[in-house]
Amino acid sequence: MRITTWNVNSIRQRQAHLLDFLREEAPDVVCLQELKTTLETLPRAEIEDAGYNVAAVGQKGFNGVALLSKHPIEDVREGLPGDESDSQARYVEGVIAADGGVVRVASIYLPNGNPVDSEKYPYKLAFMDRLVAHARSLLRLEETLVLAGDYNVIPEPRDAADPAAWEGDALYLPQTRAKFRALLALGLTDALRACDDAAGRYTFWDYQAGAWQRNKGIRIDHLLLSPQAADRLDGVTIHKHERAKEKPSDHVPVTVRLRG
DNA sequence: ATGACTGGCCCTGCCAGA
Repeated sequence: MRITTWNVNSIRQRQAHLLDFLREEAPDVVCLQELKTTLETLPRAEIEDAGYNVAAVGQKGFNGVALLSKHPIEDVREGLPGDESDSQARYVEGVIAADGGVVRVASIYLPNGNPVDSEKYPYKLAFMDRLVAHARSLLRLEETLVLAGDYNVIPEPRDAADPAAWEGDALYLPQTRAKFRALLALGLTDALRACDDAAGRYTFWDYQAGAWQRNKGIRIDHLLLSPQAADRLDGVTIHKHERAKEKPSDHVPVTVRLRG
């Protein structure tokens, strides 16, 4: 089975690219981030016509996450536990019974956190703490689990074309990277790194400063696997060509393939 | 060398993103 994560940077602006992707790649599950809309204006009928069920959390203008699945989505959780006052649409999780067995999948839009001297950085760190706690409880279920999304974390120097340029940035601060390592220390596997040690495996190129043309990218979109999912890991694809299209998202889709 | 974009919204400059 194949599971894709993609920050689309407005699902309405990216509707044609998304539908093309669903038709051409036809993954079992797609985790979307940055819908930038409420559910009223989500192109739900078009997605359903492409053969996908939808579970989504919307927000006017910002954030927004979705799970698209060829198979029914059950046990949907909207929002990350641990802070009832957090109304930002950044987390949706569901259980999907596919041909190859049952898998629990989350679509995560982790806060950016810049500027770091504002309230936004503590919010990012608190969100990461809540994600660690929730992942810990999910891992106790011993399920095939995929925590996919835009983590807004550059894990290591090899994950940036110009690491020095990111020093002091919320995506790359030592505290940010340490909390990402805390996720891995729970027993989660970074799917791309389990398959490929190379530098230069980017998933995001800024719209500004010719970042795409100069390949000044970063790797911030990740698929973290439970041990039961990692046992079935069969490969990861970064759909880099999406960034070369007209009116692209600044992020490209990343797909993990699990055996069975 | 420097600066460079895109999207949504209070519809028009401003906030947010990374």
